[in-house]
Amino acid sequence: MVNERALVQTAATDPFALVSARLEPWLSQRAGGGAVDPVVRPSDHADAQINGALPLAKQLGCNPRDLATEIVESGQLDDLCAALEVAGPGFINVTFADSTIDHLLTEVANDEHLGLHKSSEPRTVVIDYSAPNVAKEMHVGHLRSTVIGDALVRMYSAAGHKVIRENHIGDWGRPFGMLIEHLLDLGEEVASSGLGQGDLDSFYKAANAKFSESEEFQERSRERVVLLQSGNPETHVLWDRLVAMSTAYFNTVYEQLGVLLVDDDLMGESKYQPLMPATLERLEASGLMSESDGAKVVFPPGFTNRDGDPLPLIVQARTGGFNYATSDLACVIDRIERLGADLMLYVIGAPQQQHLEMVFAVAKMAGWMPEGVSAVHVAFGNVLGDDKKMLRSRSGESVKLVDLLSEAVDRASAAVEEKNPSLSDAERAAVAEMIGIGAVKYADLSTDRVRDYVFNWDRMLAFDGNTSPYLQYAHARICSIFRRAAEEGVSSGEIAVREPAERALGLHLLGYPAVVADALESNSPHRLCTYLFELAQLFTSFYEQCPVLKSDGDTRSSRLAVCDLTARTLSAGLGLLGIDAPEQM
RNA sequence: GCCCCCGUAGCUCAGUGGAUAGAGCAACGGUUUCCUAAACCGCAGGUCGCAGGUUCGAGUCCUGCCGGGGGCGCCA
Repeated sequence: MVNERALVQTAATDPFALVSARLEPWLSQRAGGGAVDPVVRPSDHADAQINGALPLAKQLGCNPRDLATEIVESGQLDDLCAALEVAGPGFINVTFADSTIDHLLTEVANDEHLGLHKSSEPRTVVIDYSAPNVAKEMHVGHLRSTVIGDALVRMYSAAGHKVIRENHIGDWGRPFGMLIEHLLDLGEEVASSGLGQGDLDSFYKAANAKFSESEEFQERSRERVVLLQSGNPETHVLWDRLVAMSTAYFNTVYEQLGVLLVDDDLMGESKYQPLMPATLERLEASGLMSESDGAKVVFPPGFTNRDGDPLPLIVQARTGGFNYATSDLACVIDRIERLGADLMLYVIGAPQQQHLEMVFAVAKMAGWMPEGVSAVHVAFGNVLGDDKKMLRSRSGESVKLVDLLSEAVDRASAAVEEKNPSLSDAERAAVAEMIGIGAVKYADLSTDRVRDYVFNWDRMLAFDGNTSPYLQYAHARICSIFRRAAEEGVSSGEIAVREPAERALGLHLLGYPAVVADALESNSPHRLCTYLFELAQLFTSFYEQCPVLKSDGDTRSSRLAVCDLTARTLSAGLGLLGIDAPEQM
């Protein structure tokens, strides 16, 4: 429980943490010293349940129900709780006093961060995500890395950490010989205008086709790679142009998608080229490097190939060229030694797992990744079509991200037009943008990232179920209440939750910081999604059962305050996911 | 052949070693002169892939199998 490396400060307003903190010293003393986790958990039978008596009784060799009774009778929780009762084999069911909930809610409502406080021990977190390839179209395959990475950036920042975004674009390597030659063949002007329109796919494919057809082109391409790598100025100008056209295009996609990536975050493979010889020298000096089939390799223990032989990480090919293992190692060094990273997240597809494990293992063996610095592969699964196979367009090609996003906005616009015709064209366009893009992002973020998920327009854009439109709608309804409240000149006041529905909503609101902590510990934005969905459900249930503006006096002002806090939590939570919450829809 | 990931309701998915495994969708039955019904309430739906093991307690941890996906030397 005590963890000085915790990513999120334990909230003083979290009733679960409060119970835990009260019980810990008492239990520890009862156990004769040593840390004891009270194991406070959500419960179906009460506001919370304490399970800690069972393992401790086992340890002390006493009866768990007796120990649970002892805990209850210790009086540690008396001022917080309305009821404490021992149940089953030794659980303690906790019912918080209404006054406890009121008090904590008031504190959270007065806090602009809703109880989510900046870490007192901020870490330097490098997050590697998106990583499209220069001269190639961004397709649905880049969606997950970009969206998940963006959410993590926002969450780590909110928790008070120093976040460094790194967009490791594919801007170097063998294909650039053919791309530059193709650019020259087309003439710079033509190519420039073609790429400017975002028609990157056909450019790349044309170059590729020429490469496989013409030996003369292959030869030129190979020579061009050599020129590029040797720093030939004329070649570099052309390369620069290709990269600039692509990154300008990426920026338009990022803007449409509403992610934080900007040019300053670009850190493509080319940036690590100058660092590779030194990386190799350091590996050499470490004594880890050996030679295998003419290539320079390192054998991290525990990895085997098809034949059961040790599997090498190849850091220099037989031909003398470096590859992505070398570049990834240089990258680790750069992030730790130049940027001062103590946590590195790689938001990269699951198939890269073994490669990354090997890179991390070698970096550790070489002493580049000391104690206290960690690298985490934030892996994710595929986006599937309704046929459960990789999502493809009708023609069987990968789906362009821009096409996907504009279809999302179109569909959202049609839905808004049908359901709220009173919005002006401009309002509708803005709202459709938030709903459409939000729906795509939420669909991606709301399931465990490591699994594949099925991409389905109707489901993600539905206004009910676990979707962003449902959450956005809950938020918009609250905003509507406040527009009306302003007209009527009423405002929120002191919080006092009484009805079961508002009490349940209030208790859930207090869990916001803890759920962000939970999501961060496992780099799992879907945990935040689940929380927000439950919040929206609890709100709509409250909204049905507890009249707000139609009540009066203290009840009305209290309910308005609960509404306000709910709206702020929904908006902030969606914000951490990179999703906007419109005030009307 | 070896390694990794996944397998939970008809469908899409949650589930921190804790009580009777939960939502949503679809289906069925209700609710609106009332703050956005784009909603809510109710009802039903399960051999948690299978078999062992550890544990006071296993969907969760361990082992083996079955099914699906992915990876396994010089592309990135």
